[in-house]
Amino acid sequence: MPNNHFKKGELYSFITGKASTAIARRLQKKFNLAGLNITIEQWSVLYHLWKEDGQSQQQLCNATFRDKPSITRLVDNLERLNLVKRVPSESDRRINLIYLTRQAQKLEEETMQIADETLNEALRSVSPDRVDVCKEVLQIVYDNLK
Amino acid sequence: MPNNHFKKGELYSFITGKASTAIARRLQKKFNLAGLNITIEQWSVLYHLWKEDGQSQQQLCNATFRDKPSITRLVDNLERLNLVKRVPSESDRRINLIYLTRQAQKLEEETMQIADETLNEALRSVSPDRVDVCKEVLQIVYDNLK
DNA sequence: TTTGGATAGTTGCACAAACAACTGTATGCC
DNA sequence: GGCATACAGTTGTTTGTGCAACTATCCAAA
Repeated sequence: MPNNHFKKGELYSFITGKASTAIARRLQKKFNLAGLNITIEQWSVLYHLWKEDGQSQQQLCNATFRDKPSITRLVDNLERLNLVKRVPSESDRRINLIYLTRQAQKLEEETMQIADETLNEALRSVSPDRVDVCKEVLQIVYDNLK
Repeated sequence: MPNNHFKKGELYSFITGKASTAIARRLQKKFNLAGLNITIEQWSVLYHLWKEDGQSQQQLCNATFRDKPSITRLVDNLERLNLVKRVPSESDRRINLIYLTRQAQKLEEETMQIADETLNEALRSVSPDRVDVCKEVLQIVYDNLK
């Protein structure tokens, strides 16, 4: 097992996630400019519902790496914006299934395109294989700690 | 200039910063276990003051990549915890210089060791050169967007 | 069949972040 | 000197996060 002892000075950026903060800010700005009245966090919930509609809040917790109260409130706000709807599960009355509204379905294409564009700006002048290494390392970090 | 068009499915982790979230949570947990009553965000301010004491709030904004209101409130909370002290600048009365208290100076060694330990756990089984690539890519992303 | 433990979701609290609007101070230009 | 402008910091509002405590429901074992 290699020695990964961290040199001082490299600590900070990794822990604070400056890069992902910068990406999220840029994306939020682009949403605002496009007149899209949603937050990045709300978008991240929609993102998983676009992949699979009708997930339970608990499933959304796992998918988005958030705790239950966070999802409760994000779903509250998304429901207030008429983007999702809580539907009680027939088979298990503890569970809410979260469904996209027509209005939210219409947001998918535009927001995904903006997200794509944002990542292209972020990764400008980085070679694809270096992006791959970065992605793999971050995945391992996540797996090591989750 | 290479085409960095992002494949779908890679989007999510980059934007949400799951890895840095995981690191921050683990670090916070370790602080709590050690009986250290500070947040990661507060620690990140102290981190820069340990490097250079007596910075203005604006300098801390730049160093920590936060806006002015965020720093105002972090300094508020750090001052309430008796970890820093606002000292009006003699030469420019708009400026507060932020100084560490004796108590905060004592936290440096212990918290840096915990942070080191956390990063070693995070990067377990990642070779140093892959860590370097990852770090460089994240730096470029930050520079591209900041 | 009851009961105890697990699971799904909600609520309260403290802390943090982003934005806009504001106060007070400095500075450069006429 | 006086004024416009820029800069440092604060405050209010909305949103999100993490933890702990709570309710309701499910399920399995005695």
